[in-house]
Amino acid sequence: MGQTERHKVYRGIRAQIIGLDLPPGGAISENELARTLGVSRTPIREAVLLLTEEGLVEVFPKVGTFVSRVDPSRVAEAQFLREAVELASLRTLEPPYDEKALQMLRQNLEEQARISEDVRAFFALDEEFHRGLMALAGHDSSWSTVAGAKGHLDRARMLGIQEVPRVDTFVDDHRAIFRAAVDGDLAEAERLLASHLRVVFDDVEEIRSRSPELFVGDASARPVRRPTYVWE
Amino acid sequence: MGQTERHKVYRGIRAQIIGLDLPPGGAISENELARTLGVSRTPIREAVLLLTEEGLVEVFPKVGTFVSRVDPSRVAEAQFLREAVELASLRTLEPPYDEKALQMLRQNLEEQARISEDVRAFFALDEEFHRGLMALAGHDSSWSTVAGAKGHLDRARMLGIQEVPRVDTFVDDHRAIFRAAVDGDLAEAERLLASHLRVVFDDVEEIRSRSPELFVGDASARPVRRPTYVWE
DNA sequence: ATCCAAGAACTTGTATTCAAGTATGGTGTG
DNA sequence: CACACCATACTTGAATACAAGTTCTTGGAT
Repeated sequence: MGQTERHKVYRGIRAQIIGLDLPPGGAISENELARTLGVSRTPIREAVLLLTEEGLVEVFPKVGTFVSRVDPSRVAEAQFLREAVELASLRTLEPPYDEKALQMLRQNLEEQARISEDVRAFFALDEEFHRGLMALAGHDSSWSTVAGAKGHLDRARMLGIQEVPRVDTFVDDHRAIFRAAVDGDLAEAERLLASHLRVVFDDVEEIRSRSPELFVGDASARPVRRPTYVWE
Repeated sequence: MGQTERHKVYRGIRAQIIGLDLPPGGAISENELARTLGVSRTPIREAVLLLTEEGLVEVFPKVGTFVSRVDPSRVAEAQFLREAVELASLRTLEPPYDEKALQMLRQNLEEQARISEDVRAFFALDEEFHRGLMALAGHDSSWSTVAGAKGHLDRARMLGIQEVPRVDTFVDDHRAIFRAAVDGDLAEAERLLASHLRVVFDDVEEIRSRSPELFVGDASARPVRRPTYVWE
């Protein structure tokens, strides 16, 4: 498709940051990225600008650009935000539901069960499930806004799920939420979704104690200027 | 302060779009902006990129950049979003409140009453009031996210408030909400805030019927390539 | 007068160059 | 050996140059 260079670069870098391939605190060189990707600095800079706006990178003029460390307060805010929006969306649900959206959710749930051992793939499905749930209420554009604001939360989740694989629990949660929603029991669905969303958040502090160098407020100074990171 | 050119340009253009000085549907020329502002295209482009992400401008490669028309569905989504987040924030309120935040809100309310005839100034105060309310609950970073997603809603409000000056009503609403919150009657505060937020939204359809050319879905084609717009 | 065609004048996307400041590494000196 | 200092290689921000495509305009023919 006729994607612009900027967009491709943006998607690529963002995926690497969320997926922790680019470690929090690590340096990013616009020049090196440009060389590696075979494009000029212009689209790189524009992509970095967007990531800055999302809070995923920090730019220090004349010094360097760094992947932002995971900020617990940002994680908490993203948690508050997604909870507020997803629960509010759930409350606006009313049948009849769009059949295409339902079908998408059913298929998503099946795939979740099937590939529950591949954490990375599960994450993508999880993301799509929650988007689908909001789409069911016609609010998937609000999901986009939330999704763009929860990068720090996503990284915390990625850390958590790698250490304590709760994938099976998540799949069960998703199934229960979906069932309650289609059954029209919105109060139950809301209760289930709320507790589901809290599980991740409760793990963050524990993770932080295990890997303090990935979080802000750590005592160690700025990291190596040019960390080894792999493209593609 | 050592603001970057990009940031100044961004603020300037955004204010003009929200304030309707740059009319919805109107064209923007990067080159002309660069000439007018005395900077190169680079910071202009970066500012435009951010505005694109907010949905306030649309870029058609090799054709032109246009201020996006007001999109009723975006207005509705922003309404849903702000309502979900602001009400959820209100529910998390619990004393004791931060004295500085309280002081800010009190002073803001005084100023609102004082300059209620200047619509533009009132808008800024209104914005700060809602931010302050969320700051009272420690959620003002979530407000930033919402604020960045509600440009279309803001323009609709700007249209509405110009035609039907409800400023006095708004000031009364704000005062009542604040009082209920500090009195600890959160249920009442939530009820008041919910109905307050709905007032604007209910006006949108009426405004649309009066000025269809400012909204998407209007029959008229693309507007003049170079509309007269004033900078500063 | 009307219509068509060709070129001029725009548009944005990307690449390149210039500017200004910071961190580093090596060297000389005490 | 320790420390100060300077050249150098990097960093991002902004300006400029080039590429490719669209739209408007103008001149000419019918």
